[in-house]
Amino acid sequence: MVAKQGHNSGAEGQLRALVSRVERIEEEITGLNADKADVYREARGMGFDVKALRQCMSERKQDPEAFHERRSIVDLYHSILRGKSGTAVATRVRTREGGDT
Amino acid sequence: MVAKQGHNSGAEGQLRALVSRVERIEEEITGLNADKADVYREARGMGFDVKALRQCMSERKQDPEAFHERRSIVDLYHSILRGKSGTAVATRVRTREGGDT
Amino acid sequence: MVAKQGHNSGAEGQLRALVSRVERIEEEITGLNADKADVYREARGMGFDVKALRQCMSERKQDPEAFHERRSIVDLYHSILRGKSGTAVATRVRTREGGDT
Amino acid sequence: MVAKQGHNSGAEGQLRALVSRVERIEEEITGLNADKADVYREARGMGFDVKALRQCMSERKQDPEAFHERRSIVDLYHSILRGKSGTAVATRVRTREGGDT
DNA sequence: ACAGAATCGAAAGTAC
DNA sequence: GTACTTTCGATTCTGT
Repeated sequence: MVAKQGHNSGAEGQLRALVSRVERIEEEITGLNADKADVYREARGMGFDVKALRQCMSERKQDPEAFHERRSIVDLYHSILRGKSGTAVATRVRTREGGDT
Repeated sequence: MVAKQGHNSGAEGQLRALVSRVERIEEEITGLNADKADVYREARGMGFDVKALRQCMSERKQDPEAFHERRSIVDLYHSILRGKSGTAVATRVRTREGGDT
Repeated sequence: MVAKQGHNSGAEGQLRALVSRVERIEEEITGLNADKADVYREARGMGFDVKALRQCMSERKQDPEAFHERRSIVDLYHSILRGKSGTAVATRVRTREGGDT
Repeated sequence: MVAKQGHNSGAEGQLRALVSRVERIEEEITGLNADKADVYREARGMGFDVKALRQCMSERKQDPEAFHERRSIVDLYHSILRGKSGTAVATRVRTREGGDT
């Protein structure tokens, strides 16, 4: 127990400080999100496909190796579900190796 | 080992079955969400405050005891942040009991 | 004014009915989500790559044409950002057709 | 080279600029979120109830008037659903004034 | 270290 | 068409 009854104002000051810090941070984040929205709005105004742009950027965040690995598995699943499963393709339906990262 | 080259079709069938099940489930969920939206639309049409209603229902999901406990802590924090902290109130600023779950 | 003072109990009954209906629906949804989680758990247990599976299923929800369209734009953006933009590729950087959807 | 078919090499530069700006913004946001998480971690370390704290802060974002209005309606709904509706309470079950937003 | 929970960001649908 | 609300997926953190 940090403070006796009637005198843990220290905790109150801490609470206020904590809240101030978080609110400050959240304001900044809000502003940045607004900036981001502006950029996307500009992009749309320039004729870019914003949704594709987002997808592109999210793919850029993954390292390329993992991305291609994932992509090939997804395509394999697609081919199976389309009923096109050949024998070659079938050899690695099961990932069996740590699977997802 | 059931499958080697050219014969783990079992895995393929399993994949298809899995996907079917999930897609079926998601269809049902979609339908139920539509139903829910309908009910809220009705509620609004009857003059209810839908936002308050949602909040009310979400509070009902918490067990009442935990809800009141949480509520009193939240109100305590409010009073401190408003600068109204009396000494009485201050006695339990710190939760000190495992805190949140 | 829908109801006289002290006599809009009808509204109360309506409120209860509305809440019951929504809660019923939400229970069902919760159950179905649990089922879905179970299926994915099974899938993982069978050695499938759940993340790839999710991606595959979400792609299946889009119609194939739009999907390939989107995919090609994304790839175009990738190629530009990698600095590989040739003139051929550059010809359709801008979507310029009201975009999709 | 600058101008040929389509002459939209400019579009490529624009795309890169757009992407840079967004990626820069997202880095900053990521950093700020990390800061926020740190603050909450501190708060927890000091014995505060982080979940209550979050709720408190989210309530602070609403203007107090609207908050109390909302709160009273929510409580009214609670009382009705608990079956405690007296006639006094019942007088304003229906909001009837555009209500939310 | 893995399963689970919770929080956060993105996307879709809807209301105005 | 814009803005908002809700829903979904993904990531992160905690507990075992």
